[in-house]
Amino acid sequence: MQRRRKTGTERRDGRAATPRTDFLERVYAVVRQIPPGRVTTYGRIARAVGAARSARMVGWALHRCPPDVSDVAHRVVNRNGELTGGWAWGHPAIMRALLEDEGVTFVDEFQVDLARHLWDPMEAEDTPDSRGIPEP
DNA sequence: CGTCTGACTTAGT
DNA sequence: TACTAAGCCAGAC
Repeated sequence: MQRRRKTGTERRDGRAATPRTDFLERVYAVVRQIPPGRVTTYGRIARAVGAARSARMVGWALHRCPPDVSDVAHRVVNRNGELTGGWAWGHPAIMRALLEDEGVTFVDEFQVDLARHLWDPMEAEDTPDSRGIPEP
């Protein structure tokens, strides 16, 4: 599954614009705002925090998320609606049960109905409910 | 200290 | 439609 970049050191070096702690805080802030019964994707979160190409970092952030974020982390799925992070709960079925308990429907055993429940953090930023994302 | 992997996504072939 | 390449960046070895 590894892409195995041939040269290995070819990545661009122009980063360091976003401290990782700040990145994590932003990710967690977005995840906390996901309403019950809704789901969003890693890529959408990445875009919302200003790191559109760092979807993997979002996954990494959730892998080591604090307890409060863990409570709503099951509302984050991949762009296909699949419960890729389901094993973090021991088994994807547990994650699915959590989502179903909130009213989320599934199109497959481990695939949510994104068309019905997808929540876009970019739109929610404007709602009065947003509290974790200060203006830059 | 170098290399690979990963709760991902997009674009190209 | 399926598979490959590449981009991101922090850990584990």
